[in-house]
Amino acid sequence: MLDDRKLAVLRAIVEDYVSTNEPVGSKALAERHNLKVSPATVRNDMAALEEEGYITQPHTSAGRVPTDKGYRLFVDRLSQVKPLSSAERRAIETFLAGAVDLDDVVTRTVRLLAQLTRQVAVVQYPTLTRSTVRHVELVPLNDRRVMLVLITNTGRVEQRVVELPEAVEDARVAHLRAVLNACLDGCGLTSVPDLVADLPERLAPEDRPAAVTILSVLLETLVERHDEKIVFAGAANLAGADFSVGLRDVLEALEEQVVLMRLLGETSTDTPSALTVRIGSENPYLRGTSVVATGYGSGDNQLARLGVLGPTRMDYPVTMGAVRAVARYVSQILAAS
Amino acid sequence: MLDDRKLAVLRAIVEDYVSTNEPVGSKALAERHNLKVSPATVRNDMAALEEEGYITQPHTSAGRVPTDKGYRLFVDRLSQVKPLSSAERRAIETFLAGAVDLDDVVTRTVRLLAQLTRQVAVVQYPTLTRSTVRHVELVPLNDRRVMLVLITNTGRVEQRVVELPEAVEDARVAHLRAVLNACLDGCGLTSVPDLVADLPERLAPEDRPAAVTILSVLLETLVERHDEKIVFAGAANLAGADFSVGLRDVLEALEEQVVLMRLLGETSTDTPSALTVRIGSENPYLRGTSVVATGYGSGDNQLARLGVLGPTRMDYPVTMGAVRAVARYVSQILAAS
DNA sequence: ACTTGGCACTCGGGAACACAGAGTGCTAGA
DNA sequence: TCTAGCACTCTGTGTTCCCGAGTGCCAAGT
Repeated sequence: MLDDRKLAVLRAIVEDYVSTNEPVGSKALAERHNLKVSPATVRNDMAALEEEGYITQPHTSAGRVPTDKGYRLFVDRLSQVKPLSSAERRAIETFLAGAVDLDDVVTRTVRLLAQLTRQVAVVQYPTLTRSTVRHVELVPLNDRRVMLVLITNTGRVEQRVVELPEAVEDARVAHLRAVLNACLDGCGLTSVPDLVADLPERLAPEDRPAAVTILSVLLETLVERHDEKIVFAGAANLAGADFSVGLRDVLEALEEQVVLMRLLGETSTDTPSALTVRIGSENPYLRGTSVVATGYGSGDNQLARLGVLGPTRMDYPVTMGAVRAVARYVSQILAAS
Repeated sequence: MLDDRKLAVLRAIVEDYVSTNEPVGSKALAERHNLKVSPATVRNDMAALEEEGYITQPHTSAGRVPTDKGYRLFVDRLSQVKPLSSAERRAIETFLAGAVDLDDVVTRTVRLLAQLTRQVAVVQYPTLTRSTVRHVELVPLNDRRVMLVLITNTGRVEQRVVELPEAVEDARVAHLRAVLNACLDGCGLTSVPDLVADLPERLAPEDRPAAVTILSVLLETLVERHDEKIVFAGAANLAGADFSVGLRDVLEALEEQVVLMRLLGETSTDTPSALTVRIGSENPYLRGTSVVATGYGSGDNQLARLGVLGPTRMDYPVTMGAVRAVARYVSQILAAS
């Protein structure tokens, strides 16, 4: 049904439309890409492609524009991820290398990705799931209040103020801290609930109320912050682009963690570093936009996702190349720290 | 030069223009606000106001629109800050009360303010300047690397990974930690540099290289993070509004910490809780936008600034009321924690 | 001295219209 | 199966025209 030439025509249409933002006609197509056939022949092929739903025409007498299905075929079979220039690679490396802590790594990454792709970049903070407890700190603020600080081996720090049910002396707080650390140090975060389950019973009765309160906050922290936090950058790049959905909707989605989470999607468990591309209406949460995302993290320790969001009419090969490259570099940085 | 009626006309023009977004003519004006004078009289007043530069007309035959100078007069002399409804107050209180830590307070505040004003809200993190050291923690990551965690009485936590010049045993790290805490606990952050200046000399020679490295990172953290971090929310509210400056420029400014910092402006030292209003061209960094901001923080402890950014054509009384109310509530929350 | 009604003037924006140009589909011929 | 030619259909643009809102000014009224 679709011979090689028809595919070549589709590819040419996508490329031209992406670069010019104007419906592409048979004549211009036959000229610019040396297809060695006449415009009339191209027209026939276009008619066939339209019949199959890969392209469409905005009005009766205009050129053709790819449909979501057309972009899909283009991404799957007609294009290959474009690697970055060596200058870009170096820029990435030096830019990311200057990061001082996890926050900084994430901030730099999201900005870098936005600048590189000229789209909106979205980065999820590395999940706690696979990380392990490095240290638990309890700092007395006053006799009814302590600050709980949880430090993980990925460099992440979570803090919470805990209101105690009764006054507790500093010495007993220190004792609790020692017990907690003895119990949890080096353990995976996912196993924390099991490990602390019977902890109160092993304590002196007078320590139990405080311990229970603190532990419940600790568990809450683990659950609530669990792969919740997502940041974005490059909203300014939305100014030029036109989405079929309103600009307002896109901006609203960007500020909703939950929506962003869904946009980035799930990491496929078997091939975590594979690029996910969702095109236009394939994307159930924000039609009219495309998302290119991938998992990142060190080694077999898949931690989180990052990607970019842009209009359906985007340069997929370049965007995919940038996303893949950034994901690799940031994984590398994380592994080293 | 400007009698009471002319001022009333100016006020009416501002109010009408803000609510309708259309140049307001003499006839509609005389009708809607019962000025008890004829349109012709109003026209004369308008001519005078235009002469003085308070209003202008987009085209020869259109109504009048306030100039920046007109808005300025309106804000300074013709309007009064509109208090929030009691329902809004309750909403603020309950929304802010649920915050679990400083991060959460700031995030909730900025979202609340955006929603309340339907503008872009901007909140600066409370400065470290006036806070005191609650605890310093050193966590060995491996023998050449420790994590430095600084906890302040405002609930803020700063962390940094420190690369040591030589391998250091855990016991010596613990010793350093004890020394640091003994030296710094409860001290104001601004006095930290003085307090640690001669610290290395008081240590055993073999501890000095590590101590120097750690201290330099500590000082760096204090300087760099010093009132740097600013967050915003409500970018979606930009979608409808029209600025004389491009939407792109506004979005770019929002992602530039430095620009945001300047937009929020300085807190006047004598009356820190005063509302700052910068209108249109008064604002040197982003013409065509207005900023309503104020300082916030507990008691005499002025900590940081918050505010909103919107088009020059905004409802100043309402916006100012919301900014003032939110600043008060968040100050209250911070004082209590 | 201010206010008011009347009046001529200006200009923006919408409707109606024509037109050129790009692009298409179809058909007949190579 | 490809190509050339041709008639057709649109959109976008430029032009013209006209309506109406709004103004400024002047002369009369209070």
